Amino acid sequence: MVRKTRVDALATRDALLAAALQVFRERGVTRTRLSDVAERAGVTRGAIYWHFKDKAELFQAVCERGTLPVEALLAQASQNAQRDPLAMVRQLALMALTQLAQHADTQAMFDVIFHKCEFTEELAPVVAKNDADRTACLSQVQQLFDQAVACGQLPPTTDTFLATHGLHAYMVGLMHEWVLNPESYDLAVCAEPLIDCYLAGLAARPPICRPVAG
Amino acid sequence: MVRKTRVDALATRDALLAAALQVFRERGVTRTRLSDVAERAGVTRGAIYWHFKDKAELFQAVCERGTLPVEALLAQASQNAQRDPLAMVRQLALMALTQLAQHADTQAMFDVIFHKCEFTEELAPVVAKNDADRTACLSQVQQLFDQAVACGQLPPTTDTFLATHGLHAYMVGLMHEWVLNPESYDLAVCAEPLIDCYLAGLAARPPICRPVAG
DNA sequence: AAAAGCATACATACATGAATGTAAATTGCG
DNA sequence: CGCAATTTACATTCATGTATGTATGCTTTT
Repeated sequence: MVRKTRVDALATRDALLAAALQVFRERGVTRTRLSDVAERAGVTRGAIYWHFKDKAELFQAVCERGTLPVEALLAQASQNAQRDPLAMVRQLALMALTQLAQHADTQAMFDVIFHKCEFTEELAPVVAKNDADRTACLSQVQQLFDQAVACGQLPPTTDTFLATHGLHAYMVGLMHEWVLNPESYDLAVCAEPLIDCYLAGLAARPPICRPVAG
Repeated sequence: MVRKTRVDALATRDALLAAALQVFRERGVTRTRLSDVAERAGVTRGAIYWHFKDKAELFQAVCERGTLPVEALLAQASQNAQRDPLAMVRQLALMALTQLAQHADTQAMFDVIFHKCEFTEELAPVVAKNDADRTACLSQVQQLFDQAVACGQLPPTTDTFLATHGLHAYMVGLMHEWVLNPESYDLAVCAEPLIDCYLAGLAARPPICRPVAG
Protein backbone atom coordinates (compact mmCIF):
# COMPACT_ATOMS: atom_id res chain seq x y z
CA MET A 1 0.00 0.00 0.00
CA VAL A 2 1.36 3.37 -0.92
CA ARG A 3 0.33 6.88 -0.06
CA LYS A 4 -3.26 8.05 -0.10
CA THR A 5 -4.16 11.39 1.42
CA ARG A 6 -2.47 13.68 3.95
CA VAL A 7 -4.89 12.48 6.58
CA ASP A 8 -3.88 8.91 5.93
CA ALA A 9 -0.28 9.91 6.46
CA LEU A 10 -1.18 11.20 9.91
CA ALA A 11 -3.03 7.97 10.56
CA THR A 12 0.14 6.10 9.66
CA ARG A 13 2.07 8.27 12.07
CA ASP A 14 -0.40 7.56 14.83
CA ALA A 15 -0.34 3.86 14.10
CA LEU A 16 3.42 3.97 14.34
CA LEU A 17 3.26 5.71 17.70
CA ALA A 18 0.78 3.19 19.05
CA ALA A 19 2.78 0.28 17.69
CA ALA A 20 5.99 1.70 19.11
CA LEU A 21 4.45 2.02 22.56
CA GLN A 22 3.44 -1.62 22.48
CA VAL A 23 6.72 -2.96 21.18
CA PHE A 24 8.74 -0.76 23.50
CA ARG A 25 6.80 -2.26 26.37
CA GLU A 26 7.29 -5.82 25.21
CA ARG A 27 10.94 -5.72 24.18
CA GLY A 28 12.32 -2.64 25.87
CA VAL A 29 13.26 0.45 23.93
CA THR A 30 16.84 -0.51 23.14
CA ARG A 31 16.11 -4.02 21.92
CA THR A 32 13.15 -2.88 19.89
CA ARG A 33 13.81 -3.23 16.19
CA LEU A 34 12.21 -0.66 14.00
CA SER A 35 11.13 -3.50 11.74
CA ASP A 36 8.94 -4.80 14.58
CA VAL A 37 7.31 -1.43 15.04
CA ALA A 38 6.71 -1.13 11.32
CA GLU A 39 5.26 -4.59 11.07
CA ARG A 40 2.96 -3.99 14.03
CA ALA A 41 1.75 -0.81 12.39
CA GLY A 42 1.21 -2.55 9.08
CA VAL A 43 3.91 -0.69 7.18
CA THR A 44 7.63 -1.13 6.50
CA ARG A 45 10.68 0.43 8.07
CA GLY A 46 10.83 3.02 5.37
CA ALA A 47 7.65 4.61 6.67
CA ILE A 48 9.26 5.13 10.06
CA TYR A 49 12.26 6.83 8.54
CA TRP A 50 9.94 9.09 6.65
CA HIS A 51 8.06 10.27 9.76
CA PHE A 52 10.93 10.14 12.26
CA LYS A 53 14.65 10.63 11.99
CA ASP A 54 15.47 7.58 14.08
CA LYS A 55 14.37 5.53 17.06
CA ALA A 56 15.19 8.29 19.53
CA GLU A 57 12.89 10.71 17.77
CA LEU A 58 10.17 8.09 17.63
CA PHE A 59 10.54 7.48 21.34
CA GLN A 60 10.40 11.18 22.06
CA ALA A 61 7.19 11.47 20.09
CA VAL A 62 5.70 8.57 22.04
CA CYS A 63 6.59 10.26 25.30
CA GLU A 64 5.28 13.65 24.34
CA ARG A 65 1.93 12.26 23.35
CA GLY A 66 1.61 10.89 26.85
CA THR A 67 2.81 13.86 28.87
CA LEU A 68 0.61 16.39 27.16
CA PRO A 69 -2.51 15.86 29.32
CA VAL A 70 -0.57 16.08 32.57
CA GLU A 71 1.11 19.30 31.55
CA ALA A 72 -2.24 20.80 30.71
CA LEU A 73 -3.42 20.10 34.23
CA LEU A 74 -0.42 21.78 35.75
CA ALA A 75 -0.84 24.85 33.61
CA GLN A 76 -4.35 25.36 34.97
CA ALA A 77 -3.25 24.82 38.54
CA SER A 78 -0.99 27.81 38.91
CA GLN A 79 -3.87 30.15 38.12
CA ASN A 80 -6.91 28.86 40.02
CA ALA A 81 -5.00 28.17 43.18
CA GLN A 82 -5.56 31.38 45.10
CA ARG A 83 -8.29 30.16 47.42
CA ASP A 84 -7.31 26.68 48.64
CA PRO A 85 -3.78 25.77 47.51
CA LEU A 86 -3.60 22.50 49.43
CA ALA A 87 -6.81 21.28 47.84
CA MET A 88 -5.33 22.12 44.48
CA VAL A 89 -2.24 20.06 45.18
CA ARG A 90 -4.46 17.25 46.33
CA GLN A 91 -6.56 17.44 43.22
CA LEU A 92 -3.52 17.47 40.94
CA ALA A 93 -2.07 14.41 42.59
CA LEU A 94 -5.37 12.59 42.46
CA MET A 95 -5.93 13.40 38.83
CA ALA A 96 -2.51 12.14 37.89
CA LEU A 97 -3.07 8.85 39.69
CA THR A 98 -6.60 8.54 38.33
CA GLN A 99 -5.35 9.12 34.82
CA LEU A 100 -2.87 6.32 35.34
CA ALA A 101 -5.43 4.01 36.89
CA GLN A 102 -7.94 4.41 34.11
CA HIS A 103 -5.99 4.67 30.85
CA ALA A 104 -4.23 1.65 29.47
CA ASP A 105 -2.06 3.81 27.25
CA THR A 106 -0.89 5.83 30.22
CA GLN A 107 -0.01 2.65 32.05
CA ALA A 108 1.92 1.42 29.04
CA MET A 109 3.79 4.68 28.76
CA PHE A 110 4.85 4.78 32.37
CA ASP A 111 5.74 1.12 32.25
CA VAL A 112 8.05 1.92 29.36
CA ILE A 113 9.50 5.03 30.96
CA PHE A 114 10.04 3.42 34.35
CA HIS A 115 11.00 -0.11 33.48
CA LYS A 116 11.63 -0.53 29.77
CA CYS A 117 13.96 2.30 28.93
CA GLU A 118 17.56 3.33 29.44
CA PHE A 119 18.18 7.02 29.73
CA THR A 120 21.58 7.42 28.18
CA GLU A 121 23.21 9.90 25.86
CA GLU A 122 21.32 8.85 22.79
CA LEU A 123 18.10 9.88 24.52
CA ALA A 124 19.61 13.16 25.64
CA PRO A 125 16.82 15.31 24.18
CA VAL A 126 14.19 13.26 25.98
CA VAL A 127 16.13 13.48 29.22
CA ALA A 128 16.46 17.22 28.82
CA LYS A 129 12.74 17.58 28.30
CA ASN A 130 12.00 15.37 31.27
CA ASP A 131 14.27 17.47 33.43
CA ALA A 132 12.63 20.65 32.30
CA ASP A 133 9.14 19.25 32.89
CA ARG A 134 10.05 17.98 36.32
CA THR A 135 11.65 21.23 37.36
CA ALA A 136 8.65 23.17 36.16
CA CYS A 137 6.28 20.82 37.93
CA LEU A 138 8.23 20.97 41.16
CA SER A 139 8.38 24.73 41.19
CA GLN A 140 4.65 24.97 40.51
CA VAL A 141 3.88 22.67 43.39
CA GLN A 142 6.31 24.42 45.68
CA GLN A 143 4.55 27.68 44.94
CA LEU A 144 1.30 26.07 45.96
CA PHE A 145 2.87 24.84 49.19
CA ASP A 146 4.24 28.33 49.82
CA GLN A 147 0.75 29.70 49.42
CA ALA A 148 -0.51 26.99 51.75
CA VAL A 149 1.95 28.16 54.39
CA ALA A 150 0.87 31.74 53.83
CA CYS A 151 -2.77 30.71 54.25
CA GLY A 152 -2.00 28.91 57.47
CA GLN A 153 -2.87 25.57 55.92
CA LEU A 154 0.63 24.36 56.70
CA PRO A 155 2.86 25.27 59.66
CA PRO A 156 5.11 28.26 59.05
CA THR A 157 8.19 26.12 59.74
CA THR A 158 7.44 23.92 56.74
CA ASP A 159 10.33 23.44 54.36
CA THR A 160 8.28 23.69 51.19
CA PHE A 161 11.21 22.55 49.09
CA LEU A 162 11.42 19.27 50.93
CA ALA A 163 7.66 18.94 51.10
CA THR A 164 7.53 19.29 47.33
CA HIS A 165 10.29 16.83 46.67
CA GLY A 166 8.73 14.41 49.11
CA LEU A 167 5.37 14.56 47.40
CA HIS A 168 6.97 14.22 44.01
CA ALA A 169 8.93 11.20 45.13
CA TYR A 170 5.77 9.74 46.59
CA MET A 171 3.93 10.17 43.32
CA VAL A 172 6.78 8.76 41.28
CA GLY A 173 7.13 5.81 43.60
CA LEU A 174 3.43 5.06 43.58
CA MET A 175 3.31 5.06 39.81
CA HIS A 176 6.63 3.26 39.46
CA GLU A 177 5.54 0.40 41.68
CA TRP A 178 1.89 0.22 40.77
CA VAL A 179 2.52 -0.31 37.07
CA LEU A 180 4.58 -3.33 38.06
CA ASN A 181 1.49 -4.88 39.65
CA PRO A 182 -1.72 -3.16 38.65
CA GLU A 183 -3.56 -6.09 40.19
CA SER A 184 -2.08 -5.59 43.62
CA TYR A 185 -4.58 -2.92 44.59
CA ASP A 186 -7.20 -0.69 43.04
CA LEU A 187 -5.34 2.54 42.43
CA ALA A 188 -8.44 4.47 41.47
CA VAL A 189 -9.91 3.73 44.91
CA CYS A 190 -6.76 3.95 46.99
CA ALA A 191 -5.32 7.10 45.47
CA GLU A 192 -7.34 9.31 47.77
CA PRO A 193 -6.39 7.76 51.11
CA LEU A 194 -2.78 7.46 49.99
CA ILE A 195 -2.51 11.11 49.06
CA ASP A 196 -4.43 12.30 52.09
CA CYS A 197 -2.09 10.33 54.30
CA TYR A 198 0.94 12.17 52.99
CA LEU A 199 -0.75 15.55 53.16
CA ALA A 200 -1.74 14.83 56.74
CA GLY A 201 1.88 14.14 57.49
CA LEU A 202 2.81 17.50 56.02
CA ALA A 203 0.34 19.25 58.28
CA ALA A 204 1.21 17.24 61.38
CA ARG A 205 4.99 17.16 61.10
CA PRO A 206 6.24 19.09 58.12
CA PRO A 207 9.79 18.37 57.02
CA ILE A 208 12.31 20.83 58.37
CA CYS A 209 15.81 20.64 57.05
CA ARG A 210 18.35 22.31 59.29
CA PRO A 211 21.36 23.83 57.54
CA VAL A 212 24.18 21.36 57.05
CA ALA A 213 26.75 23.03 59.28
CA GLY A 214 25.34 24.01 62.63
CA MET B 1 48.34 -12.11 31.65
CA VAL B 2 47.26 -15.63 32.39
CA ARG B 3 45.99 -17.34 35.45
CA LYS B 4 47.57 -16.86 38.85
CA THR B 5 45.94 -18.09 42.01
CA ARG B 6 42.34 -18.70 43.02
CA VAL B 7 42.40 -15.48 44.95
CA ASP B 8 43.46 -13.58 41.88
CA ALA B 9 40.56 -15.10 40.02
CA LEU B 10 38.18 -13.70 42.58
CA ALA B 11 39.91 -10.35 42.23
CA THR B 12 39.29 -10.52 38.49
CA ARG B 13 35.65 -11.31 39.16
CA ASP B 14 35.36 -8.33 41.47
CA ALA B 15 37.08 -6.08 38.97
CA LEU B 16 34.61 -7.25 36.36
CA LEU B 17 31.68 -6.45 38.63
CA ALA B 18 33.03 -3.00 39.40
CA ALA B 19 33.77 -2.32 35.75
CA ALA B 20 30.34 -3.56 34.72
CA LEU B 21 28.65 -1.24 37.20
CA GLN B 22 30.49 1.72 35.73
CA VAL B 23 29.90 0.86 32.10
CA PHE B 24 26.28 -0.04 32.73
CA ARG B 25 25.85 3.40 34.22
CA GLU B 26 27.55 5.16 31.34
CA ARG B 27 26.07 3.30 28.39
CA GLY B 28 23.01 1.59 29.79
CA VAL B 29 22.85 -2.14 30.30
CA THR B 30 21.59 -3.06 26.86
CA ARG B 31 24.07 -0.97 24.89
CA THR B 32 26.96 -2.07 27.04
CA ARG B 33 29.35 -4.27 25.11
CA LEU B 34 31.10 -6.93 27.06
CA SER B 35 34.30 -5.82 25.39
CA ASP B 36 33.96 -2.47 27.16
CA VAL B 37 33.53 -4.12 30.52
CA ALA B 38 36.50 -6.37 29.91
CA GLU B 39 38.67 -3.50 28.80
CA ARG B 40 37.70 -1.43 31.83
CA ALA B 41 38.60 -4.34 34.07
CA GLY B 42 41.90 -4.87 32.31
CA VAL B 43 41.05 -8.26 30.85
CA THR B 44 39.45 -9.57 27.68
CA ARG B 45 35.97 -10.81 26.91
CA GLY B 46 37.12 -14.33 27.47
CA ALA B 47 37.45 -13.64 31.16
CA ILE B 48 33.86 -12.53 31.36
CA TYR B 49 32.60 -15.65 29.65
CA TRP B 50 34.59 -17.68 32.08
CA HIS B 51 33.08 -16.08 35.19
CA PHE B 52 29.59 -15.43 33.83
CA LYS B 53 27.41 -17.15 31.30
CA ASP B 54 26.39 -13.94 29.57
CA LYS B 55 25.55 -10.32 30.17
CA ALA B 56 22.36 -11.13 32.04
CA GLU B 57 24.24 -13.23 34.56
CA LEU B 58 26.83 -10.49 34.95
CA PHE B 59 24.09 -7.95 35.58
CA GLN B 60 22.46 -10.22 38.10
CA ALA B 61 25.74 -10.57 39.97
CA VAL B 62 26.14 -6.80 40.00
CA CYS B 63 22.67 -6.40 41.45
CA GLU B 64 23.10 -9.06 44.09
CA ARG B 65 26.28 -7.53 45.38
CA GLY B 66 24.34 -4.35 46.00
CA THR B 67 21.22 -5.77 47.57
CA LEU B 68 23.00 -7.96 50.08
CA PRO B 69 23.46 -5.31 52.80
CA VAL B 70 19.85 -4.19 52.60
CA GLU B 71 18.57 -7.73 52.91
CA ALA B 72 20.72 -8.29 55.95
CA LEU B 73 19.08 -5.33 57.63
CA LEU B 74 15.62 -6.64 56.92
CA ALA B 75 16.47 -10.04 58.28
CA GLN B 76 17.44 -8.52 61.60
CA ALA B 77 14.34 -6.37 61.72
CA SER B 78 11.77 -9.10 61.92
CA GLN B 79 13.31 -10.42 65.14
CA ASN B 80 14.17 -7.38 67.27
CA ALA B 81 10.93 -5.61 66.54
CA GLN B 82 8.85 -6.66 69.51
CA ARG B 83 9.18 -3.51 71.58
CA ASP B 84 8.82 -0.51 69.29
CA PRO B 85 7.80 -1.61 65.77
CA LEU B 86 7.34 1.88 64.38
CA ALA B 87 10.82 2.89 65.45
CA MET B 88 12.11 -0.19 63.68
CA VAL B 89 10.40 0.78 60.46
CA ARG B 90 11.78 4.25 60.83
CA GLN B 91 15.27 2.95 61.38
CA LEU B 92 15.10 0.64 58.40
CA ALA B 93 13.99 3.42 56.13
CA LEU B 94 16.66 5.75 57.44
CA MET B 95 19.40 3.19 57.05
CA ALA B 96 18.42 2.50 53.47
CA LEU B 97 18.50 6.18 52.59
CA THR B 98 21.71 6.74 54.51
CA GLN B 99 23.33 3.84 52.72
CA LEU B 100 22.36 5.44 49.44
CA ALA B 101 23.50 8.89 50.50
CA GLN B 102 26.93 7.76 51.60
CA HIS B 103 28.04 5.03 49.22
CA ALA B 104 28.97 5.90 45.66
CA ASP B 105 28.57 2.29 44.58
CA THR B 106 25.06 2.17 45.95
CA GLN B 107 24.22 5.32 44.06
CA ALA B 108 25.63 3.85 40.89
CA MET B 109 23.68 0.65 41.36
CA PHE B 110 20.38 2.38 41.88
CA ASP B 111 21.10 4.72 39.02
CA VAL B 112 21.55 1.69 36.82
CA ILE B 113 18.51 -0.14 38.14
CA PHE B 114 16.23 2.88 37.96
CA HIS B 115 17.43 4.67 34.88
CA LYS B 116 19.88 2.59 32.90
CA CYS B 117 18.18 -0.75 32.59
CA GLU B 118 15.32 -2.36 30.73
CA PHE B 119 13.54 -5.13 32.58
CA THR B 120 12.49 -7.44 29.81
CA GLU B 121 12.40 -11.17 29.29
CA GLU B 122 16.11 -11.61 28.99
CA LEU B 123 16.46 -10.31 32.53
CA ALA B 124 13.69 -12.56 33.75
CA PRO B 125 15.75 -14.12 36.55
CA VAL B 126 16.69 -10.69 37.88
CA VAL B 127 13.09 -9.57 37.69
CA ALA B 128 11.99 -12.68 39.52
CA LYS B 129 14.49 -12.08 42.27
CA ASN B 130 13.49 -8.43 42.52
CA ASP B 131 9.87 -9.46 42.84
CA ALA B 132 10.68 -11.97 45.53
CA ASP B 133 12.78 -9.46 47.45
CA ARG B 134 10.14 -6.79 47.21
CA THR B 135 7.39 -9.11 48.31
CA ALA B 136 9.45 -10.30 51.24
CA CYS B 137 10.34 -6.74 52.19
CA LEU B 138 6.75 -5.59 51.96
CA SER B 139 5.44 -8.42 54.07
CA GLN B 140 8.11 -7.82 56.70
CA VAL B 141 7.20 -4.16 56.92
CA GLN B 142 3.51 -4.90 56.94
CA GLN B 143 4.06 -7.20 59.89
CA LEU B 144 5.78 -4.37 61.69
CA PHE B 145 2.87 -2.07 60.94
CA ASP B 146 0.48 -4.73 62.17
CA GLN B 147 2.42 -4.87 65.40
CA ALA B 148 2.35 -1.09 65.57
CA VAL B 149 -1.42 -1.19 65.35
CA ALA B 150 -1.51 -3.83 68.05
CA CYS B 151 0.69 -1.65 70.25
CA GLY B 152 -1.56 1.33 69.74
CA GLN B 153 1.19 3.17 67.88
CA LEU B 154 -1.12 3.41 64.89
CA PRO B 155 -4.92 3.76 64.80
CA PRO B 156 -6.79 0.47 64.70
CA THR B 157 -8.46 1.49 61.45
CA THR B 158 -5.11 1.60 59.66
CA ASP B 159 -4.97 -0.37 56.43
CA THR B 160 -1.50 -1.74 56.97
CA PHE B 161 -1.36 -3.08 53.43
CA LEU B 162 -1.78 0.38 52.00
CA ALA B 163 0.46 1.93 54.60
CA THR B 164 3.19 -0.50 53.61
CA HIS B 165 2.79 0.05 49.92
CA GLY B 166 2.72 3.78 50.49
CA LEU B 167 5.94 3.74 52.44
CA HIS B 168 7.57 1.50 49.89
CA ALA B 169 6.53 3.78 47.07
CA TYR B 170 7.84 6.74 49.03
CA MET B 171 11.22 5.09 49.49
CA VAL B 172 11.43 4.02 45.87
CA GLY B 173 10.47 7.47 44.70
CA LEU B 174 12.95 9.20 46.97
CA MET B 175 15.78 7.02 45.73
CA HIS B 176 14.62 7.09 42.12
CA GLU B 177 14.56 10.86 42.01
CA TRP B 178 17.48 11.63 44.26
CA VAL B 179 19.98 9.66 42.21
CA LEU B 180 18.98 11.82 39.27
CA ASN B 181 20.17 14.90 41.16
CA PRO B 182 22.28 14.05 44.19
CA GLU B 183 23.20 17.73 44.36
CA SER B 184 19.64 18.90 44.74
CA TYR B 185 19.57 18.27 48.47
CA ASP B 186 21.58 16.54 51.17
CA LEU B 187 19.87 13.19 51.49
CA ALA B 188 21.82 12.18 54.58
CA VAL B 189 20.44 15.21 56.40
CA CYS B 190 16.95 15.27 54.94
CA ALA B 191 16.18 11.57 55.21
CA GLU B 192 15.01 11.93 58.80
CA PRO B 193 12.49 14.74 58.33
CA LEU B 194 11.22 13.14 55.12
CA ILE B 195 10.58 9.80 56.75
CA ASP B 196 9.13 11.31 59.91
CA CYS B 197 6.74 13.33 57.81
CA TYR B 198 5.29 10.22 56.21
CA LEU B 199 5.10 8.34 59.49
CA ALA B 200 3.31 11.29 61.05
CA GLY B 201 0.80 11.09 58.24
CA LEU B 202 0.24 7.44 59.02
CA ALA B 203 -0.48 8.24 62.64
CA ALA B 204 -2.62 11.28 61.90
CA ARG B 205 -4.66 9.97 59.00
CA PRO B 206 -3.85 6.39 58.19
CA PRO B 207 -4.93 5.15 54.77
CA ILE B 208 -8.23 3.31 54.83
CA CYS B 209 -9.33 1.58 51.70
CA ARG B 210 -13.03 0.85 51.61
CA PRO B 211 -14.05 -2.25 49.67
CA VAL B 212 -14.62 -1.59 46.00
CA ALA B 213 -18.32 -2.35 45.89
CA GLY B 214 -20.38 -0.92 48.76
C1' DA C 1 60.40 -34.01 46.89
C1' DA C 2 60.11 -33.73 42.08
C1' DA C 3 57.80 -34.48 38.08
C1' DA C 4 53.78 -35.59 35.42
C1' DG C 5 48.98 -34.81 34.57
C1' DC C 6 44.98 -32.22 34.96
C1' DA C 7 41.91 -28.52 35.71
C1' DT C 8 41.73 -23.62 35.87
C1' DA C 9 41.77 -18.96 34.13
C1' DC C 10 42.16 -16.58 30.87
C1' DA C 11 43.39 -14.78 25.53
C1' DT C 12 42.67 -14.98 20.60
C1' DA C 13 40.34 -15.87 16.40
C1' DC C 14 36.38 -16.68 13.85
C1' DA C 15 31.75 -17.23 12.08
C1' DT C 16 27.38 -15.65 12.31
C1' DG C 17 23.41 -12.93 12.34
C1' DA C 18 21.11 -8.94 12.85
C1' DA C 19 19.82 -4.12 12.83
C1' DT C 20 20.81 0.25 10.95
C1' DG C 21 20.79 4.07 7.60
C1' DT C 22 20.62 5.31 2.87
C1' DA C 23 19.68 5.28 -1.84
C1' DA C 24 16.83 4.13 -5.49
C1' DA C 25 12.41 2.59 -7.19
C1' DT C 26 7.33 2.95 -7.02
C1' DT C 27 2.84 4.68 -6.69
C1' DG C 28 -0.90 7.64 -5.97
C1' DC C 29 -2.63 12.48 -5.10
C1' DG C 30 -3.11 17.49 -6.24
C1' DC D 1 3.38 16.34 -14.13
C1' DG D 2 5.71 16.82 -9.78
C1' DC D 3 5.78 15.92 -5.18
C1' DA D 4 4.44 13.33 -0.99
C1' DA D 5 4.53 8.88 1.09
C1' DT D 6 6.16 4.45 1.18
C1' DT D 7 8.47 0.35 -0.45
C1' DT D 8 12.35 -2.34 -1.76
C1' DA D 9 17.12 -3.30 -2.07
C1' DC D 10 21.67 -2.76 -0.49
C1' DA D 11 25.99 -1.96 1.99
C1' DT D 12 27.97 -1.52 6.27
C1' DT D 13 28.81 -2.02 10.85
C1' DC D 14 29.00 -4.37 15.08
C1' DA D 15 28.33 -7.31 19.03
C1' DT D 16 27.74 -11.90 20.27
C1' DG D 17 28.87 -16.65 21.28
C1' DT D 18 31.87 -20.25 20.55
C1' DA D 19 35.77 -22.78 19.62
C1' DT D 20 40.31 -23.21 20.19
C1' DG D 21 44.80 -22.07 22.11
C1' DT D 22 47.84 -21.64 26.11
C1' DA D 23 50.08 -21.06 30.21
C1' DT D 24 49.85 -21.37 35.00
C1' DG D 25 48.85 -23.37 39.39
C1' DC D 26 47.32 -27.50 41.76
C1' DT D 27 47.37 -32.27 42.78
C1' DT D 28 48.78 -36.72 42.78
C1' DT D 29 52.06 -40.18 42.20
C1' DT D 30 56.21 -42.36 43.04
